[in-house]
Amino acid sequence: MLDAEATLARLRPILEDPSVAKVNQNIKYDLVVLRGHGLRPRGVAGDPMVADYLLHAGERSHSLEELARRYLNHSVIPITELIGKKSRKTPQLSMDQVPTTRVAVYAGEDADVAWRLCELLEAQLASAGALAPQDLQAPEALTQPRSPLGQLYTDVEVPLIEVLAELEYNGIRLDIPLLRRLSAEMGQQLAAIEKEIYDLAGHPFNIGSLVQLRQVLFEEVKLPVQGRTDITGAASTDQETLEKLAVLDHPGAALPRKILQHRRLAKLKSTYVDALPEMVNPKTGRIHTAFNQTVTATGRLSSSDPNLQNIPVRREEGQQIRQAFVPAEGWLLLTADYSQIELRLLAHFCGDAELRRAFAEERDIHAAVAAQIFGVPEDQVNAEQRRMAKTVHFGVIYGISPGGLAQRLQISRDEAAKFIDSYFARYPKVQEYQDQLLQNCRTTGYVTTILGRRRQFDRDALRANSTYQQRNTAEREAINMAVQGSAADVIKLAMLNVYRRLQRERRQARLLLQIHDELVLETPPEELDALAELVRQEMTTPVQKTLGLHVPLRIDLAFGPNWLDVKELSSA
DNA sequence: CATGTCACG
DNA sequence: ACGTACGTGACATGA
Repeated sequence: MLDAEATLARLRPILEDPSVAKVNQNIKYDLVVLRGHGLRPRGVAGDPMVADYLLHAGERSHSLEELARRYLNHSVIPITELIGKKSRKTPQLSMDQVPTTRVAVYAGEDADVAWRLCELLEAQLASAGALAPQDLQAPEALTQPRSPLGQLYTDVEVPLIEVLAELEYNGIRLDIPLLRRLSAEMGQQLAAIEKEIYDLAGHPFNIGSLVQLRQVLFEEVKLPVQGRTDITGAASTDQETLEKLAVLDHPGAALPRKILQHRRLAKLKSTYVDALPEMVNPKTGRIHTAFNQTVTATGRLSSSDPNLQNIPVRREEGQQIRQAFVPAEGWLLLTADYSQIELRLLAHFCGDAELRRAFAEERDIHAAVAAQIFGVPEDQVNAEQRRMAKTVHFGVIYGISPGGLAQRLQISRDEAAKFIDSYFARYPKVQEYQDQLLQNCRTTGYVTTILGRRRQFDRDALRANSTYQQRNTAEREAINMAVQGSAADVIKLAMLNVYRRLQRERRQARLLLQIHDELVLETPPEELDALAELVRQEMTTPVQKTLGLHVPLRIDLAFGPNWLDVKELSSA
């Protein structure tokens, strides 16, 4: 085995020299590992995994094995050949347990394949899409990819790798004693609810077993089946179903209510309260998620191991979990989230004057739209009307259907259809924009975001020769891609801006999390005001300018001693 | 490993 | 006549 210290000492001058360009498959991983050994590599110049993601997001795997097979017609040495397969008998080895001579062969191939793939895929990015004439004349066009996708790669995704590595390395601190107390408390509550459920059912059973639960609810207690599951067609027992059962005039209607409570609590306990403390890194005392850059079809990031993008917030029971996310000792958390980012992008894209004005004047957009579609003055919109307008908006962003809206609003299909009609009648530009987008997609086969990110569609699925359902699904995906993907572009630019300013100003503050339209940072209290101003600035004006947005961007800033108890700082 | 469910934006 | 909104990841169960 190589001596770690001597090896790192030899590599350091190369790795930390920004003029020596580095590429590798999933290079973010290398950055995080090396950072853990006190190295901060510079000069990250490419990653074939990221390049292939921009070319084929959501279509296929971007693993080295797949890329090598597909583009180089080469089978790479399987990692299992060195470290073995996962089995009960022989545990998988770690790389340092493998003889250096064998590792060298594997590593050499790994580096060679990654390098060749990077050249190949970057060339594809550079030639993807039409090149504007001025780009062809630019001298750097010969060496630098200047197509929209090439620019997205060079200017956004590649620089972002370092930022994501930083977030992963930083991690976030967790209040473990709080979670332990919560776990005990929830355990007791669960035991109590369990007992009530067994009494109501007449016997004990495994509440987490869907088979047993169906047996109890629909065969023993004889509650009416409300719906069936997608794949196997078994009687559904999901939240919506249980809520319907709970309000029935039936002797067994008390049971679903209790099941619902039990489910909710059991979910929180197993997924968060008990799981998170186990994932705290003993060396750092913090929890280090992975921010995946090449997973989603739309350009969003995802978070895993653990997922920190789905920490509870909506219900009261879940909020205590947020409280356990805390800053470094003596520091504060700062959160910054975009207000209505997807709707603002919709307004930008469709160019509707009314929508754009509502945002420009910082009006309550849901109330403004409710006023329009219900034909009442904006200050006389009631809570119900506003709620409906909000739901319609979600529908517009997701690709609305009368059936879907009807279900969400608990109204009839016809009524839902009328709402949609009156929305599009008031905002004809939205409909024109969506129709145009679909027409483009049918012609080109893809939808692009504001930064030129693409999602490919099956052209046949969007045409008449597909089933009704295939077509509708594809149309909704296409419509949603433009806004969801562009919102992902926006926050990626914002992350780069914030990260660079933090470095330039040598701030102690650290970026910790990204949750699609929100950034979470930690800072010493004395830097809070300066940080808030920095973040507000970097997330709004320059991003708006870069993208040429016709609507203003707005963020809400808040700070506090944990992720739940944050109080509003200012907004702009 | 598939299924159903549910946490988030 | 359409089982009915977009995008994720993790858990428990039961093969």
